[in-house]
Amino acid sequence: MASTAERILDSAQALAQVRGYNGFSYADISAELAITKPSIHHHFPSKAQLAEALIARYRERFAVARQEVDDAATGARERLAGYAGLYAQVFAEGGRMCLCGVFAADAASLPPGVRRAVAAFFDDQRRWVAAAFLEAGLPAARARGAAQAFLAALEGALLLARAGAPTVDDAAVADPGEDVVLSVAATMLDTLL
Amino acid sequence: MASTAERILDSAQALAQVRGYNGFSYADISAELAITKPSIHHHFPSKAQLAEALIARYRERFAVARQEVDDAATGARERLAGYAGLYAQVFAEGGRMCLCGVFAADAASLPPGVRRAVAAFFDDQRRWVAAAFLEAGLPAARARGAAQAFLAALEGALLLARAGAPTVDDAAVADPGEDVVLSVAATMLDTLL
DNA sequence: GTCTATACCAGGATAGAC
DNA sequence: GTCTATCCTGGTATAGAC
Repeated sequence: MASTAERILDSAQALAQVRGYNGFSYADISAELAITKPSIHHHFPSKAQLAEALIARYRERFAVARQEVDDAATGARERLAGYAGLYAQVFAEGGRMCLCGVFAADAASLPPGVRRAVAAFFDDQRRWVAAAFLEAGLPAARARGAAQAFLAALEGALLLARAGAPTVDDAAVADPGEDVVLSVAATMLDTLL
Repeated sequence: MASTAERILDSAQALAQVRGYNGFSYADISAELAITKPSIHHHFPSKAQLAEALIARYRERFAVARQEVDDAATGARERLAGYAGLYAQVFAEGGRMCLCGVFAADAASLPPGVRRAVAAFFDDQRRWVAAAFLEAGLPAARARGAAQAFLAALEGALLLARAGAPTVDDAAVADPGEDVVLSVAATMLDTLL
């Protein structure tokens, strides 16, 4: 059974990933968990602190998932394909966007600490992806460029998948969002490597 | 001299592109233009209608700029490079994100009409970019995939540029955001074509 | 077309009892 | 650690005068 703090983080993350930083509130979490707003404030005194905790956990979990990809993969290409799969999984879970991707979109309205945490997350990702391209045999300068483009394409693919996601009006149409992410990733790897 | 409605749109667009849909209000626009909130409601009765007008104008202007790129370019590669330049220009103007890109991030908190307008914008872009890749000699299926990846990379590059933008703390550091967009675009064109 | 005044609700946060 | 009650602010929107 998850602790209250963890259940709050779970709810807040799901909300943030589909509605953005300014699109969710303590009241939303309160309604989802059948807990009052002051109880949430007890665990996370301010929304900024909640968001920072959200990013810290997200970043750690992402690092763990990356490591699992590393352990399972035999070569650099497989590592990168597995990494892209993590993004596809994010979308598959309720049409979510990368937590730091949504936050980056609202950057100018973020508390400073949250913005810094977002920047740190992307630095972390850039480093990992660049190392993978380096392992794949690309020269250092090109590996950095490829990493930037690969990351941008994955974040952008999530954005496009979101934009094209079915509305209530045409819910009958199959959601192609996950395919968008995977096909963009495949295109990137086919051309970059 | 621009009409009041246009000045409202200018202000709202600038705010939306850096703060997101839920990050700006009639009060913000009111403060910027020295006009009262009810006056804004007179021109745009609801925020949803304001946002739809914003997207309609943005989409038209983007189409005009694309056409100018078309007229100036001699080949498909130049067309696509010029198109990418439009995205770099967006960021250059105050570290803005693509209007529809920010809106897509907050998709689940958008009024239905706004969400549809965002989706239509991206369909429009996808068509134009795919046509350019087709002109460049790519087979139809690959042109669609390349267009999707190219668009995703451009939107994602804006997102990453935003995330890495200097905060108040390190404003002395030169802002590399525009370079991010242009270098990602160059990487994409070098590899896709 | 712009204003003053105002209604109404929601968001973030606190005090203090249990 | 959770609750009730409450505060203040700001966001969206309307009525009605000028």
